[in-house]
Amino acid sequence: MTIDDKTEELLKNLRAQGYRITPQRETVIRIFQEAGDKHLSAEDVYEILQAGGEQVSLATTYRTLKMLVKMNILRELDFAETHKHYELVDENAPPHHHIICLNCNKTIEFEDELVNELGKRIAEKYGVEVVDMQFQIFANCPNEEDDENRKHRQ
Amino acid sequence: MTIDDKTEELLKNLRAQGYRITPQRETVIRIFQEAGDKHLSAEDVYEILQAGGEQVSLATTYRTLKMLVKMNILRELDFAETHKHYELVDENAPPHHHIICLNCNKTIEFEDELVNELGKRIAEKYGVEVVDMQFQIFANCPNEEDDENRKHRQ
DNA sequence: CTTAATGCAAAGGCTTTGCAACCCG
DNA sequence: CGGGTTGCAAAGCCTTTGCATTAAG
Repeated sequence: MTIDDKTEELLKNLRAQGYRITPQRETVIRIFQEAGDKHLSAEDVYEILQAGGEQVSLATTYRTLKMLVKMNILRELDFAETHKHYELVDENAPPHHHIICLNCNKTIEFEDELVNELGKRIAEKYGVEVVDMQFQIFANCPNEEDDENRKHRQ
Repeated sequence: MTIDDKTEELLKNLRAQGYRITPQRETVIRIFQEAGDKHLSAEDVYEILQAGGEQVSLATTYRTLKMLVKMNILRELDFAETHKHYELVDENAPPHHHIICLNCNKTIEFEDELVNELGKRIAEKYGVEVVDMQFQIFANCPNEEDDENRKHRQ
């Protein structure tokens, strides 16, 4: 399916749930489509909007992100930083997980069927219904130490 | 080892690293010792302090928490809420993980050797050195739905 | 038309910080 | 004593919200 098809589909979905389709919403969704598997913060999205000369306010950016999360189009990620990140939900894809480097703040995304399997089994054991799962490995990668970003250890 | 012994040990550690031991710091550390395996937010700690008639300002509470995290005495937890939680680090204990209920906001803590093993293996595969890991399962528990707290779905 | 959505600026929640007073070692 | 530590209040950062205006359906 092309990006355009996907965007079309998501927009239809919005309409079906009683939301209005505005150019602002179209633009934000498109940004995530084009971002591939990158995670963007609200500020990231806003900067991309501005760089592209789009007319979307910060407030609307936040409101749109929140709505898209509620609709299960975006998923909210939490990396122990001061702000959240967002990425497109892919219903067909299994949950994926992250290695977060405490030196350089880069994240490595990975999938692992065993982790997912284990998560399901654990949830079952505790009698809860899984909505999402995230395995976060905080680590130091072998990259050069980046003084600028040593915020986790100072 | 008793709680008093542990506190004593941690305080010695502080001193050894050039930090001063103040009544405020003693009190905060003690609160975590007595909290067992509960995770407290900065606000939680501050409330406990006030309830106990202790003289510790909010600013000092935050500063102390930050220092204790830097010293690896506390560990910072992130549950996709608006604020962080803290708990005592236990060097000898394996990392533990959390099920977070999206209905009632309760967390279930669990340990799982397989998860830890898997995490180590994954880190190895990516050539990074593990500092910490957290497996978070977001789920709905079978408790009654609590309207007051349905903040993740409104 | 009707009502949701937007933009703006102000407010909010949580956390950090500047500075003078304080007190640990 | 000297410099780390505290308390207070102000500032900061990210996010949300009230309200008048605009625009989707």
